[in-house]
Amino acid sequence: MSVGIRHDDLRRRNRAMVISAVRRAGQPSRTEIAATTGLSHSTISAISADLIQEGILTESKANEPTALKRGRPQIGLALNPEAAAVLTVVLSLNFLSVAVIDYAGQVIAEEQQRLDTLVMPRDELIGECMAIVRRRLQDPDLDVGSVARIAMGIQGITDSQARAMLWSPITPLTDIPFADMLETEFGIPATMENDCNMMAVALQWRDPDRYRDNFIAILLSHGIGMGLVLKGELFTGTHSSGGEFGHMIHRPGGALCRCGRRGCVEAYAGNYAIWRSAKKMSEDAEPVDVGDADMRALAVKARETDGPEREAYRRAGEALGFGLGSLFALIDPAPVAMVGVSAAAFDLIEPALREAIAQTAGGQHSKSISFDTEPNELPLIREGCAMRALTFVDQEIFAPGVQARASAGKNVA
Amino acid sequence: MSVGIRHDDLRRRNRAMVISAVRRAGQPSRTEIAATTGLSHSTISAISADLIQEGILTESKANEPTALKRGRPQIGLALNPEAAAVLTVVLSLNFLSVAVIDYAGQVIAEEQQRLDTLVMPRDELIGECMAIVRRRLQDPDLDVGSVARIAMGIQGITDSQARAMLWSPITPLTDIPFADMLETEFGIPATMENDCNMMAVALQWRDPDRYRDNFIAILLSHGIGMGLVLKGELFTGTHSSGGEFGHMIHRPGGALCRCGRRGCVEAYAGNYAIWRSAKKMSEDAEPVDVGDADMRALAVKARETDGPEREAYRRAGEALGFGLGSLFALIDPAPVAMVGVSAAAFDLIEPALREAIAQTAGGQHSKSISFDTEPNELPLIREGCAMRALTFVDQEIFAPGVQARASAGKNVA
DNA sequence: GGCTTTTTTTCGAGCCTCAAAAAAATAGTG
DNA sequence: CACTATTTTTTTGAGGCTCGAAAAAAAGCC
Repeated sequence: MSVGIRHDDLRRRNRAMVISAVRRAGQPSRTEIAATTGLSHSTISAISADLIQEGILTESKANEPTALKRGRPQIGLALNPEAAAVLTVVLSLNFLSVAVIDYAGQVIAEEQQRLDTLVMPRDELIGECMAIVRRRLQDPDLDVGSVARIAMGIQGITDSQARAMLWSPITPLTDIPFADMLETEFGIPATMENDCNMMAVALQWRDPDRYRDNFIAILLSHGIGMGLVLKGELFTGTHSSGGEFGHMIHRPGGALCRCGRRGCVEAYAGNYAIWRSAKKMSEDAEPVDVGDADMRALAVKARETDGPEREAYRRAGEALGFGLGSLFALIDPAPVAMVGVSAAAFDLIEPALREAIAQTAGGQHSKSISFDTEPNELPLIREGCAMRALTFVDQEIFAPGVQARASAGKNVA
Repeated sequence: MSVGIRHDDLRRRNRAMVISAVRRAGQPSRTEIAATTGLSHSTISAISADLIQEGILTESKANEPTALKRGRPQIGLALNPEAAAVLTVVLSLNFLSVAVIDYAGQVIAEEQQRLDTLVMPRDELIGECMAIVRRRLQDPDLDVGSVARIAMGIQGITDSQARAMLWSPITPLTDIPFADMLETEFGIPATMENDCNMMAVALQWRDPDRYRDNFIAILLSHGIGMGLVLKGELFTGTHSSGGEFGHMIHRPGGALCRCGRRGCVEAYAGNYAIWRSAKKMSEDAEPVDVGDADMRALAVKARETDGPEREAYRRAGEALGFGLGSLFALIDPAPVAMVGVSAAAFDLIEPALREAIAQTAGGQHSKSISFDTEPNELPLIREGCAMRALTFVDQEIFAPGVQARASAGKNVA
């Protein structure tokens, strides 16, 4: 079962601890690191000396004259941006974007591209993805050797090993092992991540106080997705990437869902469902893509007049509230972040949503549940991919992977 | 956030590892322990020498002539039964039971008692619990000082700190801080555990291969409860003990539930709900207690004729399947153990249950979901409490708690 | 310039784990 | 019964890691 702690693991773990402390805190001094990690000053001193010597950390000379205090001034430690780089690929509906990020987390290059994901044949879709990555990697300003990891994010279901896209709403294609493809093509370790999970990862980094142990990120867009963090860790199932929140059954035999079943939450709360309902179309009407601009216009109209548009949002709220209620019945209430176009219309959704939650077992706490909204999911997804890739690198640089440590130490004389 | 590993933690953790390996394996040799923990033989040798010297482990002289092999025969290591003892208290409907268990996990004394939990006033209920514990602790055969922990299990909701019973179906009383009461009364560390969680813990010990990382224990009794294990650890929420599976809303505005709301899963699948439905009573009828014998008779009748009894079980299956489907939509399918009287009637429940699951998002895998049944919940709950208490002791004996180590070492000359 | 304060580094001690060798305990073999 | 082969357990020495205390470094203060 769980394995004992070997003696050499100790240093490895404490190195990880120091790197992670620096990544979180920005420019902590050695003393601060000692305080947060609970390790002694001498240990921190020794480890950080190693890390600096290996080119992973740098002493930030930017000795900004902080509150002039007595005593020897603290020397901030920072991640060396040149220690490594990671590449993120985000594939979403009709849109492909790539970014190169340095070890300190700064975007150093990016490229975006429109493409018709819904109709592209398999080879072409894969080809475009590979091509855009290749262009970024061939950038003369970039030291290709420093790119240590690729994280690709996609809307849809990925396998639990983070290797392949199993199914996605943005394409009829299924089972594309993007991670393996990227690895064989570029020789760089890669993973295939679910978009909602990456949103959750990004939230954890953006606001660690609020999003710490248990929280939920819900994507309100064309489809409804969820990223679930339990006990501070992303919860991914044993089979696939994560919770099919959008496909919980709200009304058995109800409205037609994009997935082919009936009555799913998404069939009431997805963009197409709200649109369908607002336009008084049949619940059996085939789901269609609705642009973000159209959705925003719909929300405006719903706020203006109490017509079918407002009713559509109300029903969406009801469905979402139902799903959240079930979730809270199983797992305790936790902060919820609503992300995506419809999050901008959360004012229209919230009343019915809270009402629905209040009727469920978790409902006792329904008043105390707090919602954040973030209308733009793409930056979050990219941020999550970047952080995921960077933390992987953090763990490879100090890990037994000798080659990783060697390449990181390239700055050493 | 997470704290660094101090140097002395290493030994502590590896000691824990060894103790846990022995508890799991029964009578492993040092070589086996080395293999399962991944630590070197010398380390295991050193640690086990310590543990033996402190009276925590013993070399089992019962050198049962295993497969006669060449070479120096292995010496089995076992937990020293006298190293400590724990006490379990299980309070269920009209029934109170206490057991004293030695460090090796054997029951060395027990006592059971009927009492009218539903009508007892607060003082009396608490008094009876304290009295039965006191009687056991005053047993002249027992070295009171060796009792290192009390674990109390109860049907109902406990707080997430495992200190108090917040609400229980077995009594109208609420908010009884049993753990604190036991601690102040007897000076022994105590916890207040939820019955379904303890069932899950027990299953994990009974069949670790089957119930390892993710699984679900569902109590089908008067009420419906759930114990959820995720990533090998009991999942307990931030507020209360765990999932209110039984109170997920199956049919909004539907049958009257014991909790006062309508349409809960329990209002279709609890004993009283099945009874109500089988007897063609109104769905608004006040929930009543149904004895186990009556429930068994009901199941017999349902098997004999296709009447309202069979339909009642079918509807119970539907409600349970609905709840499980939602659960599987959020969290991947996992083995399910059905525990309690109605688990003995699972043959009547299963078809409708599977059908309901198949209609949900997690339903793809519905065929592969496996169910175990265990009609008797009490032994499981007691076993879970015992294991929980014992693992606490495991962690206190080696932990910095110097006094714990000292008292465990009482056998030393 | 000397003193105080705070941070960082250095150094020796104490543990812990590991690998290798030694010791122990038994089965097979003639 | 003596001897060898085999396997488990213990011992031993080496190497590393962390810690606490002391020293060194780097500022502000007077």
